Amino acid sequence: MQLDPNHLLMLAAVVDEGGLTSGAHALGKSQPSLSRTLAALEARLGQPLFEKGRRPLVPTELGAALAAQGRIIWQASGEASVQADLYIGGKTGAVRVAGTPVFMDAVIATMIAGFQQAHPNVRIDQSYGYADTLMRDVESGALDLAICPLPPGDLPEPIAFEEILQGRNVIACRMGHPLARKRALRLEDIANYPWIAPPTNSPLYQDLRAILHEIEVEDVKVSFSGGSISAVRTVLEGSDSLTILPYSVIFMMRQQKALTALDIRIKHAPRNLGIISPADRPVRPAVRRFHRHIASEFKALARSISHAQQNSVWRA
Amino acid sequence: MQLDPNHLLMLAAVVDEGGLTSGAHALGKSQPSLSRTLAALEARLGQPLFEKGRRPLVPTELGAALAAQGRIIWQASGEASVQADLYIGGKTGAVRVAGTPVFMDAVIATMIAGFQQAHPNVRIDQSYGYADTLMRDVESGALDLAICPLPPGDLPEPIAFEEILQGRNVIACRMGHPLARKRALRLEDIANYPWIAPPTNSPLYQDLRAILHEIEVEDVKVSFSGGSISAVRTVLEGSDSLTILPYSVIFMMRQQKALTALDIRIKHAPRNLGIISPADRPVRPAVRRFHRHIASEFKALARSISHAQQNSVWRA
DNA sequence: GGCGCAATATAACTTATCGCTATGCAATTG
DNA sequence: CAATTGCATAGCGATAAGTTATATTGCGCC
Repeated sequence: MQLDPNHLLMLAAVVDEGGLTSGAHALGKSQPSLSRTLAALEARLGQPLFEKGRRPLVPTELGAALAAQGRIIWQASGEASVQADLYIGGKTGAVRVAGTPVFMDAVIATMIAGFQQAHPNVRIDQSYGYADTLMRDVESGALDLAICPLPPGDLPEPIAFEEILQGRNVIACRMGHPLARKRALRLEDIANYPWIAPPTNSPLYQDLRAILHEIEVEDVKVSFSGGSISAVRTVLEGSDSLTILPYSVIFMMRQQKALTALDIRIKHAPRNLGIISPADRPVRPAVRRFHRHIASEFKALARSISHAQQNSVWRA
Repeated sequence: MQLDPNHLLMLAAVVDEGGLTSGAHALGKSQPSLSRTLAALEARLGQPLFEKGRRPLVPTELGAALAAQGRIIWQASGEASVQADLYIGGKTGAVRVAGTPVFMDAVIATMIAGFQQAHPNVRIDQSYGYADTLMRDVESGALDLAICPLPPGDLPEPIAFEEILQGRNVIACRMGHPLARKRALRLEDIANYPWIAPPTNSPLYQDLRAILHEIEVEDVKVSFSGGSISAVRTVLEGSDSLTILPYSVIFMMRQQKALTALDIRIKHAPRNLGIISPADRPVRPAVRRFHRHIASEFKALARSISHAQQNSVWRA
């Protein structure tokens, strides 16, 4: 005997609410609707679901047994509603995000932490990559979002790029570094210190090569390479090494007063940090919510940076 | 967001079967039906349930989450079907049956055992009573069936009485009882032995009084009273006591060769054992099935008794 | 790259069922 | 016994779910 889940659900509502009228109210339907549906169900079964001629409606054995299943259906249906609402509201689901290692670790991770605080049921699947692979993965749908620096006006078809922070790389060193005190630094000064090389496929590495090319130094002392931002930072702090880092990374670490940037503007290809997202694909709510979170956090960061710069100008 | 359990069930079928076509087949519907319903569901949710443009249909996060609930609904629905079929087939449910103590314990209990063997999921709620309360309870719906002896033609309105065995009471004693060997017994002979009195409200007690009245013995030695059939049997076996019992009870115990009946026909009000059931009320399948079982067992018993009697005549 | 197969989406239509309001009737309560 | 409450029934309109026929699309194979 094939039974409609909806009928079982109605039965459960009537049994649990103790009457057709209240059951109908609980389901947001009219009483005659339930009455007829249950009557039809009884006819199909050939057996009464309720004891006949009793006013506080009491289910028969069969009625009780089927109501038990209806209750399960009711619950599952409600759970599905909750799940759907959470998902649509971006309160649940997964976000696959990737970015350049240094940014992800030094900047985005903090923002992810804040997001997780507010939305613990959204799963963040993070990975690392550089512009080309990131764009490919976003395009193929393997990634929802990517965060990386891109030169302006370099946008393949189905990709959206939301610029979020001016890209400015600086030369980083420890707080008490000899060069940190000097004013009027010249590029030649920096050739005397050991360098920490960024990953060879990173934009930072290209910028480093550009600097060295500018000061016509071909072979520089590379004291360390291949480390993550965490390792780089540790080495920087414990030595007089120099390296090239996005200014925002230095800025994010300003609380710890461990690293600083040399007061020298280095030239590099214009590249702005931004969020890569698919332009055509419909985005999942959790992704949209995460996207907005990152964007707003970056806006705050940008404000914070420009504020700090004004202060430093003011001081000087 | 309110979701139709049926839609969730369809989703689950499609996800689990791995496609619309096979899912439709599993549900006994057509493929376009599923396609349109799921499309409508996606429209309602504003989110895709399946990854777009992939042929081995793969659910999205949301699709998978909702399918999980749909799976629960599917299961519950199937379970309800099974329950309904079992109930309608009389394979499950409860039967409330009562009868006179002696019959219930000595005759019906054996039949119940056989029924339980075949239908372990039918619950038998047994109780004891005499004709008047039994009929009242059957009439009120507190009992489904009652088994007791009734005088012919004594049927209140909404009661059906199916005669099942000729009522014949006999004087019972242990197998080696002095009177058991004697031929041509006279009623006077029995006055010398102690008697076990049946419950005072039982028909047996009335029959005992009738016998004593016939042989004009007013005060008989009552050695034991108030016991169940089990106790009565034990006392009978261990003494020369006599008592009055339905012949069928003696017959049921014939295998144990412990009790026998005196070869003397005693007069008593004509009473036939039968099954009392409500005539107007629709009976539950399990009750109908139990009723049939008891009726057929009694038919077999009646055949067995008449066969045994023929044999004993033949021997004599 | 193009062709063919298989599976899904769409269209057009029919029907059943579900929802409503209005009202009759039965059971419980004072 | 009357009044109230709650269930059953009737009639009707709309939605949605089912059907078949057909267009489209994704995928594997040559």
